[in-house]
Amino acid sequence: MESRTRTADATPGETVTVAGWVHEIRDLGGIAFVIVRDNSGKIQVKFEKDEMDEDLVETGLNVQRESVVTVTGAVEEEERAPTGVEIVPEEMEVLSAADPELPLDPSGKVDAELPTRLDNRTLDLRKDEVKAIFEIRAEMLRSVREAFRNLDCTEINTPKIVATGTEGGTELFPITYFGEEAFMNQSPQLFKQLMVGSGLERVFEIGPIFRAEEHNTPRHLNEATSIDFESAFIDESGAMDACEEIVVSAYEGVAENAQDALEALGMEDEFTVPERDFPRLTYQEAIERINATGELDEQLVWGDDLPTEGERALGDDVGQHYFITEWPSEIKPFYIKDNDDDEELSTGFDLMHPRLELVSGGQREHRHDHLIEGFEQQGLDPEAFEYYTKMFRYGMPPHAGWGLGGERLVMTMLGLDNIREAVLFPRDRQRLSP
RNA sequence: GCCCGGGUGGUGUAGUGGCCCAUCAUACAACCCUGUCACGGUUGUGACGCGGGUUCAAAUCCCGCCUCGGGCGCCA
Repeated sequence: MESRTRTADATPGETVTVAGWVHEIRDLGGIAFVIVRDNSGKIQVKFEKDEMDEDLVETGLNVQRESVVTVTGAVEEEERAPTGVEIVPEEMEVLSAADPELPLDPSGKVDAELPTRLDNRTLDLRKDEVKAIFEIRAEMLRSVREAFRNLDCTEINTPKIVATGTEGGTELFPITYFGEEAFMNQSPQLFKQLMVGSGLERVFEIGPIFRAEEHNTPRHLNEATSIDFESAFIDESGAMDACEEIVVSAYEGVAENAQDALEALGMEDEFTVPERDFPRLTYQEAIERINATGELDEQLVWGDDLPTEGERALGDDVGQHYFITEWPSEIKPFYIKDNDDDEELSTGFDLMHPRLELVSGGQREHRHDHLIEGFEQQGLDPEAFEYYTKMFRYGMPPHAGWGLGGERLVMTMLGLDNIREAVLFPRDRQRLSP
């Protein structure tokens, strides 16, 4: 098995051993074909019943689909074979027989619904178009890491078991930590801020976040992957520049290095890298444009959060990625700094894909006294966050950053209808296993 | 959290009170077929989420439960 040849590498003239899954069996009578699939592709194995060893034919044609087998034989050029080559077997071994009743059909002749697919994710991922999503996700992560390094960021890892939430209370998963109350981390927000006050100055983290919201939508997860950025000595405008750079790099990486996966999804032609210089609309402009579309029954007024329907109307209107800036301070969290000239306005921004919010960020409040005030205004007890606020007394530089939803990036990039498609084993309101 | 809509063989479906011993595809089993590439053909196997109710008669109507999906809110 160590010396197995990947099916894609089988060259006519060689004798090879391939290993993989039985994708399909086609018995035409005197001749039969077994298609073996591995990660690299598929190859046809030919069985000519009258001319071959009986035991070999018996093994080859009685195997169940999706069983794991090895086949040893000569590779021959054959234009009638699907890939132009086929194997004439000398030996075949069944390493792991599959049950004949499969919970879904990996060859894709019959569709399965998403819950069925997620319950049987291992089999689901044997389909090229499903596997391709995760190849693209991996390439997205790789190119994002590389882009962060090019921006002089240091990759960090912060705790996922924490004593307090980012914004206080209710939407956290409580756990018991040696008899003490603790929570699963909702965001690395406070920790990454502490790091810009450290000697690292500019950091990024790619890691899980946990939210106990009982939402049931195609765009929310209870465990998601957050791509976070935070840097000292930049303002919200600099943070938006970095955000644009990372998002564009993610697309560029996929376009350059994941062509096969895009083809498996039938997207090789339509996949395009977003144009740089994403428009930056102020919140005020955003609500005016939404109101002007006439899509909403009620006009939005200053201070309203943008309803989903409004986001979509604006997304259709703008037609590309765009930022919304200068949100009202009152609907942004305490760690977002207010605008110096108008404290009704915040430095918070969101990056929107036409159909979905991708990023939330802003310049942070780095002044200790303002920070404590902010806690109090939001009804939070600064004492509970002392580990955080304390460090603002020992030299905290002005800083800004953002968090990007990793699954949402994959989802919007590939036009997936459901965010669960972008996670191997999604955690949602109804699903804790597998 | 609020509001909708579903659950029929292994998978995906048709079927709004008897006419349909539940349709079709795929899978599985058996047989036929020497070049398939969604191979083809014949025959067969296999299901109405659970519990209760209405009715001469329930997959179909009503109630409860379980379970799944969607919309909104909130967010990434």
